[in-house]
Amino acid sequence: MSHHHEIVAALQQIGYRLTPQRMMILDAIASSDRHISAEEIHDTVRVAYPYLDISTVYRTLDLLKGLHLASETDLGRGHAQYELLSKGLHHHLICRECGAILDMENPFLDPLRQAIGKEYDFHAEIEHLAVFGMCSGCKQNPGNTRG
Amino acid sequence: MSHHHEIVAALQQIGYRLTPQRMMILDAIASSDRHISAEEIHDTVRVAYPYLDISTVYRTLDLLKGLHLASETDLGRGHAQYELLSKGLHHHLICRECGAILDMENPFLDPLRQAIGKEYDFHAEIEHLAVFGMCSGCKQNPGNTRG
DNA sequence: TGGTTGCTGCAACTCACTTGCACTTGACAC
DNA sequence: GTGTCAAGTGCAAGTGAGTTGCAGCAACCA
Repeated sequence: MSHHHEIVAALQQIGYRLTPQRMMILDAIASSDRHISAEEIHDTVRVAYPYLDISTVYRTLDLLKGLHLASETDLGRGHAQYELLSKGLHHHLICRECGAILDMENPFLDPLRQAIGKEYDFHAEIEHLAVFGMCSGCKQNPGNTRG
Repeated sequence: MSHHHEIVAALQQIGYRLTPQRMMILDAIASSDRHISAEEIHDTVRVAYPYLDISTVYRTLDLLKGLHLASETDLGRGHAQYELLSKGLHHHLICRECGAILDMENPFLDPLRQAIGKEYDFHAEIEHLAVFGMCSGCKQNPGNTRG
């Protein structure tokens, strides 16, 4: 909680305005323990403030992305998911079978980054990787599909 | 060339029909030396056969995906790109600066696959990975943006 | 307290992709 | 060859995430 007040301060310092809408959107992202979609942010905030437009959500998300304060990932559900980067850079292992999402720590990808740099002379910016596959539970007893 | 006639034969064996549309779509994908979008396939085939509908393209692509004969990747251009898997499994390094796309060989990811298996007990199915970043040329003289 | 400019809500739009439906046609039987 | 019929196609309308033009509003500064 209140992790995002630093973000709010940061925003203000760079000359962006601090509107109630933006604070509510930040609250919504911060309070979701994992990823959250634009639509979910919209729904969440509208409980308290029904006038919030979805376009404001997208515009705020663009702003946060541009400032590298939030990340956008396609977790294969037809829409992007967002989360605050203050939670620490990490990546995801997504089970195709049961939909479970495991966190993969960022340094875990360092060997790959280095190898790509060495072999292809390419600076890999892997900010938010989603790797699909099968989790340990589903490897043992497949078939408990969820969606 | 005519790599894809095997695919055509395979399709037929599993009981799918061999329509001119499907052959033209396969030709279009096969003749593109790299990735191709649904819209590009549509345009290409329509030169010879103007009645082809975009929905037929998508339906054929779904079929090929389902049979693991073609792969779909989001290369960050707002639409999916396709290619035949007969060309050999590989991955992509995409330069954010100039848009260049480098191929990364599949075995290159084996250490990561193994590490994920060991650390997270997760079977990673990395079929077609797109890694964004900056190529060697743009690292040296940035600014030659393309789109 | 007033000005200006960034931000918002609204509504209409875009664009990739999907779907319902009637018509067509490839594949197979005879 | 001819008939049969489900798979496949074209068309047109729809879906849904995300975008945009614009008029009015309000956060911040002086």
